[in-house]
Amino acid sequence: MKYYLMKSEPDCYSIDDLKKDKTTSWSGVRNYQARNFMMDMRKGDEILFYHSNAKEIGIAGIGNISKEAYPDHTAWNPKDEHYDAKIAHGDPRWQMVDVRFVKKFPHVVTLDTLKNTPSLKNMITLRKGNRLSITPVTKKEFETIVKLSEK
DNA sequence: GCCAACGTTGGC
DNA sequence: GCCAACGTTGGC
Repeated sequence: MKYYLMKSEPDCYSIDDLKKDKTTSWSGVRNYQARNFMMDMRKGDEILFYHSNAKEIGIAGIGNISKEAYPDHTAWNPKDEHYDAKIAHGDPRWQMVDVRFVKKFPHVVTLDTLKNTPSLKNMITLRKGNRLSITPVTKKEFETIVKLSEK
């Protein structure tokens, strides 16, 4: 079992949307590093759902991987916001996974809290200038954040 | 809305 | 292969 953090702008897609939908396909990732992490994901791996560019920035809940990486067809659709004109139709360069809702935290574990928790200081997403939308987290980091959400 | 930090692109 | 220019991300 592995653990990841996935960022989403709640104006675009929030933990409440995931709760309502039950599962969603994580399409639109156009960054090679983030894609590679998705390709490492296995069914059942757990993810921290992070709200970026939000009124309340931080981790809003938990999901898990319900379907492993498969081609992101939105890259081939000229009408899609994440259309990639540089690849051929059918090119499986960009991939997505399906994420299932697990729980919404009773309160957001804010970025401020994350920064002020010494055992989380190595989290990739907290490093200066990091913009990766998908990053691995350790089991310990995952469990620490779950505990913070219960406080 | 600003801007620092980063990834990508393309000319050479 | 270098690197300047550009576009994007995301916190503030």
